[in-house]
This record gives sequence, C-alpha cells and structure tokens, in this order.
Amino acid sequence: MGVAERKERHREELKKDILMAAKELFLENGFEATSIRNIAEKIEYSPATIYLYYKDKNEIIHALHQEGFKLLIQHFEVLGTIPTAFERLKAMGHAYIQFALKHPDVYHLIFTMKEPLAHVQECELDWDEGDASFTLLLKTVEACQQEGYFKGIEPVGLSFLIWSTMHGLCTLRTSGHMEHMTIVCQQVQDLKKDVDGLLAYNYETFVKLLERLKS
Amino acid sequence: MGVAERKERHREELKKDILMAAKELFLENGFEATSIRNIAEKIEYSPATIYLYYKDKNEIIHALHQEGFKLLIQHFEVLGTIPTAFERLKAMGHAYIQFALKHPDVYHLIFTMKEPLAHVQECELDWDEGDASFTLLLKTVEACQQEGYFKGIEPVGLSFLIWSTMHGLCTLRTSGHMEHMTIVCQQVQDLKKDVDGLLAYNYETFVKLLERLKS
DNA sequence: ACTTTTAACTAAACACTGTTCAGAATATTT
DNA sequence: AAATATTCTGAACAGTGTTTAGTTAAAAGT
Repeated sequence: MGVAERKERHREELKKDILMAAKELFLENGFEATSIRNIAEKIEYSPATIYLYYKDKNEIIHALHQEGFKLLIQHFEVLGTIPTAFERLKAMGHAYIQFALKHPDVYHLIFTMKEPLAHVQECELDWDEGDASFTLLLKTVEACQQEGYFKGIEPVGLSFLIWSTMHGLCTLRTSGHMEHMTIVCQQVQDLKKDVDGLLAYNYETFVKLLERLKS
Repeated sequence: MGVAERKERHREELKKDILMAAKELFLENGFEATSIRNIAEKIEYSPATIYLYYKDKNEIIHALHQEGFKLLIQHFEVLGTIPTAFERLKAMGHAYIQFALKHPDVYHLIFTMKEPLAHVQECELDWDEGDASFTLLLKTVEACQQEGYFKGIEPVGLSFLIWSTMHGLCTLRTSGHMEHMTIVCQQVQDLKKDVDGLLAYNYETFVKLLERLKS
C-alpha cells in the first residue's frame, strides 16, 4: 500500500520546509542571527521537531552549504559561452566576486566557516560541488597555458594561488577591512569612489599581473 | 592627597587583569569558547564587575585586537636586518604565514572578524597598528620597484593584492579548506606530506610568480 | 567619632542560545 | 475498538551577553 510512501513524501517535504525556512531567515537576518527557535517558529513547529529531521544545527548548515555551492556554480554557467581561455578565467574571477558581493552570508558559509567543512570530514561525506569548482578553475588555467600563459608554472599550485587571491580580496571586502583602506590610502582615493570601486580596481590590477605572465 | 591616584592605579590594574584573563582564556580555549562569565571566574569577580571596566564584550575584543596587532608587528621586526628589498618582501610573507599558523585565533581576531573593526569605526577610533603594517608592506613594495621589480604597476594596488593573496592562503589554511585540497589533488600530494607543506608549496609558487615580474 | 556621600561590587533576573527527553497527541495496524 | 507505532511538543538543562536594584566598603564632611 502507498501509505508508507505518502508518509515518506510528507517527511521529505517537511525536511525541505525546514531548510527553506532556514535559508530565508539566514539570507534575511544573516547567519549569526538565525536560531533553531526562529526556524521552528517560521514553519510553525516546536523547536524539538527540527531535531527529528536534522541531527543538529551543523547538519542544517551542511545542507545549506550544498545549496550555496550550487548557487556559485550557477554564477559560473556563463563561462561556457566564452571562447578564449584567458577571457574565461577573467570572467570566472568576475563571477566569483559578484557571487561574494551578492551573497556574502552564503560566501561566508561555504568558504570561511569551519563548521560545515568539519562536518563533511567527520561524517566522511564528500564535497563534490567544491571539487567541481576547483576542477573548473584548474581546467581553465591549463587551457590558458595552451594559449601561452603561465609557462612552466605548475597548474594546481597556480590555481590554488589564484583562488587564494580572489578569496583574500572577497573576504577583506566583506569583513570590512577594505572599507578601512579606502580611508587610509588617499593615493588611490580618486580612483574609486566606494569600496566596491576599490575592489574592482584591485581585481583589474590582478588581471594585469596575470596578463604579464604571457611569454 | 594621593588617595585618588592610588584608586586610579587600582582601577587600571584591574582593567589590565581582566584583559590578561581574557587573553589567556582566549588563547587557551579559542575565542568562541570564552565568555564574560569565564573571565569573571578567572579573576574571581562577579560578571557584572567586568561591565564597570569595559562597555561590552566588543570593547574587550578591541583591546585584544590591538594586542594582537602588536604581536604581528613583533613578527616583522626581523625584517630590519635584511638588505635587499625583494628578500625583505619574501621574509615578510614568511613571517605573516608563521604568525597566522602560530596564533590562528589572534589572526582571526584582527583580520577576519567583523566586530573589532566595526567597533573601531563606530567609536571613531583610529587603527594605527593596521595602518603601520600596510605602510610597511607598501614601502617594501616600492623598494622592490627600485630594484627593478613590478615595473609600471601602481604600488598601492599591488600591495593590497599581495596582502589579499597572503590573507587568502592563511584563511583557507585555518578554515580547513586547504586540508580538504590535500585529499583532492593527488597530483601535488607527493610534494607535500601535510597541509602546512602544501601551504609552503603554494607560497613558493607565489614567490616564483613575483620573481617573474622583474624586467 | 559619627554621619553622609561616593565608589565598588554583586545577586538575581531578562531574554536569549542549542539540545534533550518524557509524555501527549495523532495516525496506522491489528 | 484496542494496541501499536509514529509524530510532535512542553519543559527543562546548561549555557550566553547584559542590565538593574541593592549591598558592601571606603572616603569625605561635620
């Protein structure tokens, strides 16, 4: 009889509802300000119910973590249309920054928080989305080498380094450290009106640097 | 009479005691796990007393923030002995990484947490230590340009970019994202046994990249 | 010396947090 | 209709940052 299936469907539906409520509250009020009790109130259940569907808060974070990565990969979808590898790499960096600026909390969740990745490791889960993103970068870098860029540089190390630079730019931006620099450095103050202008300027500098590595 | 002075001394002493207790607990158990109640217990006072000396937890964080920066600047003291600018820049990067690895919580406090810097801005305080550190980097980059490196690149943007890369490397390391990569990339797995080996390898790649920018 | 004033300190409470568990409510099976 | 299995919740536990009313101790004034 289909009664077990119906119940199973109901269970999965509620599990998704919890995640959606968590996601909305999370994007609305930020991660720090979202509690289990908030989520429970939103779906009109008791806080204890949530623990029947998710082991603990980390499991909810991990689920959101996966969703966040899918969102990042969505931002990379435009890359398929770009013919030359170096232009693709440039667009990838641009998309990465746009993602970090549009969804700072999601960025924080997937790239700076310890808990979600720790959860992946202790539960021996895999991290396909993360691997896929890095592989995409690596393939692009290798394609750039076919175009004459980054000659003689080991591609994995370079990919990691490019990621580090982009990550550094994005986190210094979202943590407010770049905002401080706009006050300090009067020298470049005219180049950028706002903090995102400074970010764009820094990214341009990075691209120029990479362009020099063509020989 | 010196009674007011004595009381003032006593006040300042207790204020320092609070900070020292906070610092110790903080370095011992990490930032997240240190509460006002913990600090109060350590100095054998009531939690409420702490609020007579510090407005709130953010003010304690800010005080520790300043101490943390002094620690970073200490790590840069060796630079004075190094004659050539590019070697100085390399040593600076090395010192930066060593600092981040030795004191991950302090690093987190001064470079990735929002609260301390937000406190600086809302209280209209200045951030001399931070400025001094960036200026040191900028001067080193400019000195490198005198040695023929980074020709035609605007030094402030480049300094910021170098910082971003170093910051990216350090935060990806401390957040556990680099640890994940050691599993993923079998290609470089033989080059580095542990995660700090990978970090060192990535830093070497960065230095090689910078060396190429001499023309 | 005795009272008044001032400063230092604290117990207790407030409004939260994640999490657990015994028991109530509901739905399914016998 | 009774027994069973599932789903859900109220209440509690141990913790968090912070505030306030009230106590204690020290200094100043008379």
